[in-house]
Amino acid sequence: MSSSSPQQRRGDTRQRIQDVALELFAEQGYEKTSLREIAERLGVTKAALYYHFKTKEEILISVFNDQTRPIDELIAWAREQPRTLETKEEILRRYSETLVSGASLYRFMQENQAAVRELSIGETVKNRLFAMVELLRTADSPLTDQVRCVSALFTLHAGMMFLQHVEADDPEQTRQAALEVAIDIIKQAHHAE
Amino acid sequence: MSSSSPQQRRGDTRQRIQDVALELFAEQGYEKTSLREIAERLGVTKAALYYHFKTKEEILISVFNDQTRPIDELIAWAREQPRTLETKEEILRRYSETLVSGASLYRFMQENQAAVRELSIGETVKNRLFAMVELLRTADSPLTDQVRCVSALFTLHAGMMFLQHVEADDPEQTRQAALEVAIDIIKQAHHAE
Amino acid sequence: MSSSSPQQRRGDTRQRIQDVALELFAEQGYEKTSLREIAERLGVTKAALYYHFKTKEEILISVFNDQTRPIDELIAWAREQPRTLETKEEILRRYSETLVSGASLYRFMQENQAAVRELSIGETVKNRLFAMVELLRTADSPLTDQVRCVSALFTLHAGMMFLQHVEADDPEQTRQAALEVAIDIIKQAHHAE
Amino acid sequence: MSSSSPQQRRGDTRQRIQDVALELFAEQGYEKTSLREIAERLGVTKAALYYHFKTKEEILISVFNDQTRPIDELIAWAREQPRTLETKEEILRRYSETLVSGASLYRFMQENQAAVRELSIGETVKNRLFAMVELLRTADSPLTDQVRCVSALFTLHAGMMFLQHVEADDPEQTRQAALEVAIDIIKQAHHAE
DNA sequence: TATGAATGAGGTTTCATTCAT
DNA sequence: TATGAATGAAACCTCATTCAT
Repeated sequence: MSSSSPQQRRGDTRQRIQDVALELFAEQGYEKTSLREIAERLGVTKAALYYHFKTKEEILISVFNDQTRPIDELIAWAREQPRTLETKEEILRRYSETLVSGASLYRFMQENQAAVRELSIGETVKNRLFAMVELLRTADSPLTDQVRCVSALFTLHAGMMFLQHVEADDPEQTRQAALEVAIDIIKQAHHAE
Repeated sequence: MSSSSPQQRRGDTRQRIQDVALELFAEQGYEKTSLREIAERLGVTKAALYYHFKTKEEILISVFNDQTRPIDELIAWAREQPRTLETKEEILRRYSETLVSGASLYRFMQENQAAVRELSIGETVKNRLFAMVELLRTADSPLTDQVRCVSALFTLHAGMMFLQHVEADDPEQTRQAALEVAIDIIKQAHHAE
Repeated sequence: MSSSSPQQRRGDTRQRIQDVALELFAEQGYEKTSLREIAERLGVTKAALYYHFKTKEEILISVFNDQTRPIDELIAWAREQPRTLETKEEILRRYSETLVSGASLYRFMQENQAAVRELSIGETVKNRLFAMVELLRTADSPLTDQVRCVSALFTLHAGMMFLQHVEADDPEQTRQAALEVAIDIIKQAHHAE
Repeated sequence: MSSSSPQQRRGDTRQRIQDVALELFAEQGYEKTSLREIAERLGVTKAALYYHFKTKEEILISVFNDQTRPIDELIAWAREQPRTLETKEEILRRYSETLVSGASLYRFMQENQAAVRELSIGETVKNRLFAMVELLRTADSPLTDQVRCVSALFTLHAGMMFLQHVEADDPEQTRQAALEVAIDIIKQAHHAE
């Protein structure tokens, strides 16, 4: 009743560009998606995109910044917690939830690492990954335990991908299973100390 | 010792194209790598590439087919073994070795999933992944155990990526650690039965 | 009087592309004419052509559609007339006039049948020719009379070609002569009934 | 039993190139047919074509020269005959037969006038057409009669094209009908004198 | 009598971007 | 807040042709 009439859409064009762009980026990849396509699917001109964003890259950057804020907040929060096992479990739990709410973007980043790496956000992505690892691992722990931390994170991501391709059953159930396994893995790392 | 003079190079151009192409694909991504670049780095004309390969995609396909043969052999072998825990461990061990020998290609596929998905090899990649999962998981096992199988595989891949980005220490050591963790994870899945 | 200064040309680029394209297509053939040539003769970039038309073929299609409308109208008109000799004569008369006003295009189609056949307009061209024949011939008439109908049409076309190559005298006079002969031929077909 | 084994084919490669080339030229047009296609259909290399012919154009020229000799002979013969109506009828008769035996080539020339015009044979083709017209028309005859001569020739050609597209009935029957009509037309021109 | 390998020129098409309106 | 028109660069690919073997 309120969202799709042309008049009501006034002012939310910027948002709609972001939505459609992410949709296409995730569907076809960043390089394969042209501004023409985005504009066409929106029913506007390419030039209109340039009114709202300075470059193609900036569209992605803006989506990225909007949608990854929760991760930054998670990292900030985690840095103030004690490094207990409970904290680590909570980190994984929150991260898992975040992955769901920004599923398209994370799927996009997973599948377009090469493209993202060349972009200005590449560095940020890498830093954030390292920050996450840093929060999960215990300094001076053996190499296998460090691997376990990364493994736990990747397990959550892997859960999402199974969700994409298998698409059987309840996605939420898959996520819970992945979370359970990830916590299990990190427990191993913690016990070892 | 004698390989780079123009005369000596006769006859191995096809191979050299494959090498340089993979190098660049892995470095910059598939879409971002142009045939001009490949040709220039080789010191030949674009047209020369087209003498040896019908399309850009075919270059990738040929590299892919050459380098993933070990995986096919591994799968074939595994299908004839009993589904014991020992077999599964051996699968992971061999898979881990394969990942090392074809490191560039696997890194490429990891980072260019979006591009690969659209290509004709996309289907093959997906099938192979499912085949691997099928060999590791036990039918009718609980969802968490199925996730563990995928997790074990991704752990090996994650090991490689750490190898890329951290690039500290001995890569071989990192691989061993990842393998150890992966085997550990799969053991959990097996015990549960 | 005022038409060729760059400022004044605004807005008629599409038309100018069509004009120049037809000019070159007729001069050199469809395949031999490159978009570079068209663009150069117009003083714009190749990309500008693609702003106005999706493909090279579409340029031809648009010219074709614009210039053959009279033929469609002629066919539509003829279908509502009684099949008398007078009607047939009138058809030839009008067709002859049409050939003159769209001379470049018809010359082009005559000389580039092979190219046109492969294009999407090929079918349309064929259908139109058959429709014309259908309007001129009498059902169940002997084979020779059917040939005469085609012959009459081709005579008009032949008139145009003589006009091109001989280009002596008054073209209009040649056209009149061709028309006279064509009508004569069709009369033979009609008398025979 | 004798023609297709690789051994027997020795020595007739040149001829086979001509055959396949004409086949493809007629099918797809001169410009659209590449030497690669010709070579592939023959099962030889492009370079092999260059052993037998200096250029692509020369392949066409050689086919043209071989197959249009009858026309030259016809013209030579006709020039020594008296300019009676009987002679003209005989010319048309012989021309009609020639069109059949060289059908592919004449179809090709009809459909590729634009391409042929740019080639070195273009001039020859035009000269031969004018020579034919010269033999049929009577000097100082009225314009309509001159048109009739061209019309008669085009009628024979038109007969061939109907043969292509309608492809119903007996082609030979169509040819006879076209010949009959053509003779009829030329008779008109003659009577008028 | 052919082939394998390569080239240089050029083809059509697409892209991100700009700017006057 | 957008559009219409255009550009420059570059993409993938094909072609006729050459030449050493």
